[in-house]
Amino acid sequence: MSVSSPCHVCPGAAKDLFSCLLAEQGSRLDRAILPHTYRERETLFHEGTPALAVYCVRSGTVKLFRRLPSGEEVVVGTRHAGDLVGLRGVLAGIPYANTAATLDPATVCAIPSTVFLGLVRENPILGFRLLTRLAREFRRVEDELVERNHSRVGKRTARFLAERFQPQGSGAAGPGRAAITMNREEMARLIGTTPETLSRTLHALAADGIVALDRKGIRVLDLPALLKLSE
Amino acid sequence: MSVSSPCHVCPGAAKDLFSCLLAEQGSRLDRAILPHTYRERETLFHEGTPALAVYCVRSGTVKLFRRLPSGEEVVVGTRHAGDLVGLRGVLAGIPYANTAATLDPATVCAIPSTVFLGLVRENPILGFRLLTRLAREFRRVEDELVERNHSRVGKRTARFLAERFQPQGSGAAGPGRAAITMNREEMARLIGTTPETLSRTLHALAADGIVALDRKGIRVLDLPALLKLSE
DNA sequence: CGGTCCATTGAGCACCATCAAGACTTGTGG
DNA sequence: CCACAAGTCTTGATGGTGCTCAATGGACCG
Repeated sequence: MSVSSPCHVCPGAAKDLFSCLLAEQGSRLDRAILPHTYRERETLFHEGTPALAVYCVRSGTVKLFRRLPSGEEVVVGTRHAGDLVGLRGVLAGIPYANTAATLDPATVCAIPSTVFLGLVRENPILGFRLLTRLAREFRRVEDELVERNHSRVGKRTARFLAERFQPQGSGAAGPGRAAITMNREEMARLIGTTPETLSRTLHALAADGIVALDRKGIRVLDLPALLKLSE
Repeated sequence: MSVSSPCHVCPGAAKDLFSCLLAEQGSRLDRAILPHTYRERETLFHEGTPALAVYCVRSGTVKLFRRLPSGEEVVVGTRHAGDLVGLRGVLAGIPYANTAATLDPATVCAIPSTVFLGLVRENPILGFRLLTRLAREFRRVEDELVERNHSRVGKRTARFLAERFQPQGSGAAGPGRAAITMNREEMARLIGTTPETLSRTLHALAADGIVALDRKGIRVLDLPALLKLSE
């Protein structure tokens, strides 16, 4: 009846999530998972396939997207350390709606759906925490829906950049911040536009002295201006 | 320890949802709720206000939307008999993200968040069912996100019309189906466009003999064609 | 018969995707 | 170390979609 700490090496939110498991449950979880480190651009699962596991991100970034009949890739969101991926499909008992792929090298634990669902059924606190998580994530996607429909590309781009320069410790957050190194196409898809339009948008920002584009990536020079554009 | 059937007059999914409550829990729920019938275009709650209740739709249609700083109204979805409204805010303990308003006369029960959360914490089965529900709804909103971004207005309009003519019993579903009576502006917002563009789109459909526009509303003449446009 | 509300229709335009060409970068092999 | 090739980024030109603004046309109502 004591409370164990499974997934104890997992950083961030996942630790909070599973801290409610009983010792036996925790060790069952630990026995069932196998952390795996993916390289950049590897696929965790494909849309339309049965939801056999919930993936718990330990480090790195996972991109969720769909492939349209036209072949176009639509990015729905990204997940980071402490986030769960594939939760919805497993809970609802339906195939994954999205394809999940790493954006950078990432370490991820796969939790088999049978084990996961068993724990959820047994442990009401876990269930409640998942409800809260799902609710928050839901909210984020809904925000994204409104955003994509009613913000111009310039605004979304500014927001995208600002998001990546804000979270760092405020002390060192000088203008010389290290930068986005992904290529234009990837970045464009995350924002929901095309490489060409993104290029123009970035160069417009550069012309205003808000960002600097050197060949190693993008540096933000004027964060306040960027935030202003994000409003 | 016997299983009661609270909210027993409630049609559809809500009945399934609460059928897992114990007798005491069911009567606690019954004592806490007060069904109320709203007129058309009444507001249940406003975005940004604390989430004090979950609303259970007994009949009618509830529209969820946000008001942008520009004053523009963005519709995020609609909810019908058996659906819950405001669930996310209550579960996550955050203010409502949307405003909820009736589209037509609707009967809705307000479940105080304290009572609702108490039941969820006590009853794991209820919690699990909510997880499933939330997961499914989440999925729908994500579909909508992709849809809004990558379908033309014509397609979305066709889908909107088709949805309202399909669900009826297949037997009587002849071409003479009764019609949409809401005004253009409301309809345009539900589809995510403007009244002008919607008017043009509808008249294009009428020119192709797919719908008929008389002043009492819209009738679908060629459902197969409409479904084809929805793909 | 005016007045009001809504639907319709027209004209113009903003935004952004697309297509296409050129510049630059990087990698490879001689 | 250079030359060439492939990939990426940039820049230009063009067009489509749908929003905005504005005017017109009915329908309904007093």
